[in-house]
Amino acid sequence: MTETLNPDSVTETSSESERPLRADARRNRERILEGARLVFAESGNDAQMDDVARRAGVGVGTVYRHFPTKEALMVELVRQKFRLFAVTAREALECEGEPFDVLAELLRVNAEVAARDAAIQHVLAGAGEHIWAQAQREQEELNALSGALIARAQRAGTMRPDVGPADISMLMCGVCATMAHKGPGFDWRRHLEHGIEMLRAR
Amino acid sequence: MTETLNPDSVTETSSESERPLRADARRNRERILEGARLVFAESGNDAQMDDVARRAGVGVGTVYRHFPTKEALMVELVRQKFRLFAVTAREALECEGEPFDVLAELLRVNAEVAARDAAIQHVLAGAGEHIWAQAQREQEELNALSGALIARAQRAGTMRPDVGPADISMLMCGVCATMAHKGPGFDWRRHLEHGIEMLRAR
Amino acid sequence: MTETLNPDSVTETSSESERPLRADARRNRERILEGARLVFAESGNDAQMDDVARRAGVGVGTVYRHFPTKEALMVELVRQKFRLFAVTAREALECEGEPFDVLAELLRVNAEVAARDAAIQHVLAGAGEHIWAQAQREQEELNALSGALIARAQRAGTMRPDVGPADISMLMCGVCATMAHKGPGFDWRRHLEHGIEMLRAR
Amino acid sequence: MTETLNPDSVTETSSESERPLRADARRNRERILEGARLVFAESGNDAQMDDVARRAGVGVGTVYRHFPTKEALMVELVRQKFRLFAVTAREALECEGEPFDVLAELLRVNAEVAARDAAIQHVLAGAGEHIWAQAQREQEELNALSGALIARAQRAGTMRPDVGPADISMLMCGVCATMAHKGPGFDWRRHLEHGIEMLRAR
DNA sequence: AATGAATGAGGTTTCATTCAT
DNA sequence: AATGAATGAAACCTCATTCAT
Repeated sequence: MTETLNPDSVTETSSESERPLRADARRNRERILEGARLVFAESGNDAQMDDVARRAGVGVGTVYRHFPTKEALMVELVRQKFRLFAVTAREALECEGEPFDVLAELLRVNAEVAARDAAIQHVLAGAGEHIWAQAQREQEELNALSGALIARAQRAGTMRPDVGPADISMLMCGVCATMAHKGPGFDWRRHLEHGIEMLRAR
Repeated sequence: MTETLNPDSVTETSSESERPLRADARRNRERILEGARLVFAESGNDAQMDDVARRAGVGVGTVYRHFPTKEALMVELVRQKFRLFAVTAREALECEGEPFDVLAELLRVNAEVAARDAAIQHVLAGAGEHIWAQAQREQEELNALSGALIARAQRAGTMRPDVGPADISMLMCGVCATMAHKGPGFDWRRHLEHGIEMLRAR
Repeated sequence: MTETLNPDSVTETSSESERPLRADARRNRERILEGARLVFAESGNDAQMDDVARRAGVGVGTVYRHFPTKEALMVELVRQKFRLFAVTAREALECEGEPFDVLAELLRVNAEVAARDAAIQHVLAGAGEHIWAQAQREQEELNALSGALIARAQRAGTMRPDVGPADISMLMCGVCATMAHKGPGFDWRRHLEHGIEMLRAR
Repeated sequence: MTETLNPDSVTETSSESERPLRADARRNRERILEGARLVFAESGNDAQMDDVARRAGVGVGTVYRHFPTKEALMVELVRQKFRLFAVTAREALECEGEPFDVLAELLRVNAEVAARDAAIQHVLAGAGEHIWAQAQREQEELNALSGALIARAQRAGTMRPDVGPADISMLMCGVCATMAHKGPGFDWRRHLEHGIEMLRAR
């Protein structure tokens, strides 16, 4: 299943687009987001707007033309990530494998994505509640998909009947938190597997 | 058991201090740590040294006399928290209840402590690796106690035989991460209970 | 000869600059250096970056955009002064007068320049070795010119054969030191003349 | 002659003593001055009052009891140095050697003293005019002695007839300025010898 | 529309001096 | 009289944001 999921293909800019940006403006927006992705993934919240601009190959002014605020830029980044998770989830919904295994694999894939992005880790791991709160719509959508996957697995009897989408979210938050630590014995993949087992019906 | 554990009584300031501080200096040190606790608990890493000073009712200079750096202050805060966890763990080791239950209760108590302190949440949830790394000794001590509690429960056959101290640490990190989120359905206590169940032998 | 030397005309900003600054940026750079010149000339090393900014009519940030550090700014100031000295020296090399007299006049002119700048006095007079060390290239260039002038005068038989560029530098350092003092009888021009006589062949 | 001069023996505290200090207070004053001597000699004006106190083995408060200000302390240090120079000069006046040589040797000895003391270098080299100005009386005394030595040498015909005490002071200032520099070819002893030659009658 | 120079509030830290013990 | 802890006014520097070109 993994190979059917292409985590980096989803940009899906401005679903609520006010007006169709000019071609070059649209291209710039993409470059900014791409630069921001790289910079924030490296440095998390400490990333600087100037670095984003440099990485995007534009001036800071241009960044601010597209995103009024550093926070707004981060929010968009997080939203995109959630949308990406949603895409993966949607693909999972269409998988015909054993429902629980499909869900488990989905979590693994999405965790790998998060593991490469310090920004999402920070947000999921609790810093930046502010940001998190502004991606509500995307979270809800993801939760809906999550709920569908859960329900299916529960119907199949392979998933504990008392878990819900929030449990998945909390699990992923927890896994993201362990990603940042280099301590001895720390291994977020192991942590994730334990979490997955916890979801399984006994 | 819970009531035997008094999580807020352990300050244990500078056990390795060079010489006994003057009475008033010691009192100030406590006030600074108390102020820092409050301010950092509120604002996490964004807390400002001036605020710490104001909250403690002293001048900034005094804060810097006691802690050479903002980071040093946070480190001390985190160390204290770990020491506090250790104290609770030591008490747990002396409890005669069912070993697994004792450990589970310990986790609950310590989580409650963390729930009241944004600073420790931030550090445990992954921001501030730097800080985390400087509390190594305290972590090791805590891990040792953790290991003893685990071993006892495993001998009793009520705990999964393949878990180790790092699993506990990761669990707590994860729980701390969920504490920061107010999202619907988010409930770190529930998350913790799931984690605890995961540790139990089946 | 004196009148052919125009000591204040040489700014020669950043000959090794990467790319040509925008017109306004270049103007600001000049204003900052001008402000710095004034402020440092007044207060020496105690001058404050905020004052430099105010004097230049720009924000501190702008000062820091052009010079990453207070020290870097001072270094540039000193370098410019050395470059200015070098320009004067180069002009002197082209003078056809009696070689020793030409050199002597050069020293007088350069000393007059230094007399109007407390910053260069401080550096030459020994404070700010750090700064001094970072203007090595400029010093070497100046020394080379110095050496040429000395050699010419020595060939003419009007200069002591055992003096070298370092003796000139030391003399100028000494003269700068006397500039700062207002004591009775203190007269750096007299001091300089004595130094010049010392260089003359008998 | 050199060996008859013991540069470090002169403390001569508070010639204008208001009241006779208690024995222990007097001892403390000495210790403070001794500490200050060391610390300022090492770090010049950057030395910190806390360091002075630590070096003296007393609390900062005690330092401030004896000297109301950091500047006052430096002034006293400079005064002492001038008094020391004066003592050496007085001894020189009693030397029966060739008057010019005696004076020359005096300058060498005093320069060696200055070479070991960054504080006096700073003051003589032009930083700290403020300090310098407050040691007027001591300077005048030194100048008087200087004048006597000069007059004697001039009568002997071995010293230029047009030099005065200020020329000596300026020379010493200049030599102090060169002491701070480590540049290639810089050698304050050579500079001093040139200065001495300049004073000699031809 | 894009650029990047300019801005300046704000953050951490230092250190001469004061004052309670 | 001595101590050294406390003070807090600066100082330097950063970086999100604005604005002239």
